[in-house]
Amino acid sequence: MSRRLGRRFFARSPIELAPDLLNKVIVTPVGSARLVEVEAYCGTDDPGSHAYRGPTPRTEVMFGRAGHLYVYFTYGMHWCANVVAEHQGTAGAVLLRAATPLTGIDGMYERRVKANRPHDLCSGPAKLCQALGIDGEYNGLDLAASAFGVSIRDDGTPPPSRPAQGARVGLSRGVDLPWRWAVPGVKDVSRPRL
DNA sequence: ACCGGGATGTTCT
DNA sequence: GAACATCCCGGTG
Repeated sequence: MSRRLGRRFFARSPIELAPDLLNKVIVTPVGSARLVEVEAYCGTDDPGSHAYRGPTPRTEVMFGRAGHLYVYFTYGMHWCANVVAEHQGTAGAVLLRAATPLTGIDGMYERRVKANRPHDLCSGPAKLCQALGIDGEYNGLDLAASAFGVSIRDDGTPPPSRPAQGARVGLSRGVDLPWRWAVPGVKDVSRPRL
């Protein structure tokens, strides 16, 4: 029993949205996983954001409607997925960094050939995408609509009342901003541990 | 455990 | 031509 998150849930500041996404469930046609680590990216105000220098063909969806997926390709081999926040015209997004696998786990091991343990399946933004079969085809997809079997859902598990919080990972600008959140004590988070 | 380097190609300067 | 919201492997301690 779970309910799909709607537009209103996503249409606010990434800093408010990000911690509220903890313990929500992401569902794709090949499986599902509980989100345990996220990062906020605050558009044109945030030197660490892809949208900092204004819209480009790549970042167009970050400026669009809340609840769409922003999926980008990086380091020549990896996909990473964000949920778009804010209202149309204002860029903002939450990077999905790590999750605990729930269903479709056999398939996750097949796609994540190097993984030997459950907490190696979704413990990083690119691992999560590979495990759940998310790639560039998912860019711009609307999570708040029917969306080809893709959604983020509330199954009744609340976000942690005291999430772990710290600096974001892998940036050269905006490194100081504490806009990374995680569920404390879970094994499926990315490195470095909060 | 922690650290350093290589892979690999798109995006933007 | 440089940078890149990463991952994996092999070194060392």
